[in-house]
Amino acid sequence: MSHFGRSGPPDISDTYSLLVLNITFRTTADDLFPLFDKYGKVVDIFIPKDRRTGESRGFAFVRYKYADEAQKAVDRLDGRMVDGREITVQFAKYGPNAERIHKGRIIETAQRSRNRSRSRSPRKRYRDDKDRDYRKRSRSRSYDRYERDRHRGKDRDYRHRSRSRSTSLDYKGRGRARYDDEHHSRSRSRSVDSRSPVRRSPSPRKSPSPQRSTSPQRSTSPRKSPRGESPANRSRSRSRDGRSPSPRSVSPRGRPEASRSPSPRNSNGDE
DNA sequence: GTTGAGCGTT
Repeated sequence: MSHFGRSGPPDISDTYSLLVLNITFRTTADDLFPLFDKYGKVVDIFIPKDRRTGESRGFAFVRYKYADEAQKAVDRLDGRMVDGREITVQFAKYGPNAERIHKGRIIETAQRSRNRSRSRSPRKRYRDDKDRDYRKRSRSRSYDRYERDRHRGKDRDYRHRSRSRSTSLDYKGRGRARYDDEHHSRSRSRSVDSRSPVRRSPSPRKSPSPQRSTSPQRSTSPRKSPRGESPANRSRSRSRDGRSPSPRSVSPRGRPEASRSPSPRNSNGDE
């Protein structure tokens, strides 16, 4: 068994997960296996990798078969130099299912009156207090990056779909653009500068006036009758909906989600 | 090709 995590999680019911941090981005499970296996029976080693690039995130999970061995590994490997970097080995706090882990072992429901004296030595108990602070201090950078990236991807889509979007979103972009603009055209805003150092224009482009009724061209819009006069169309529609040709009265509660766009903004010819 | 504070997959 050289390659771990090839067939997913084997069985974490009787295994103790250790979290290995501070490992190099090039360290692989194969590199950690011999190190950890030396101190105990390693059941599985898993190194989270980036979905996009597939590179390791810089930490790994080592599952031991016995807690004592895991403890020993933590004590022995914690602070060890691996690949030129000092790795940090500690018991995993959270499980794959976001479950709490106690001393590396996932807390089971059968934790009621189990032999609590089974605890060996609360040597690493001093870490718990600090752990709280750690978690509170700041989330994980990796996580943020992950989410940010995902958002960014979506952003791109949104941008492609419609240039002008919500204000908050624009705000971010505007901030930078403004900065650049200022640098680029400083003299231009000279008069403005004199009046207001740094503030939004005195004339907010807020025109919520429902003027869209001025162009009734919408009614002449050549919209195809959703009725589906042609059999083919109807068949397709039915297939899509799957059950109700008239989605209007399909939901009793009728959540007005269909018209989830109370602010159609303006269809100005921006571009 | 990069970084670095942290918790996971078929």
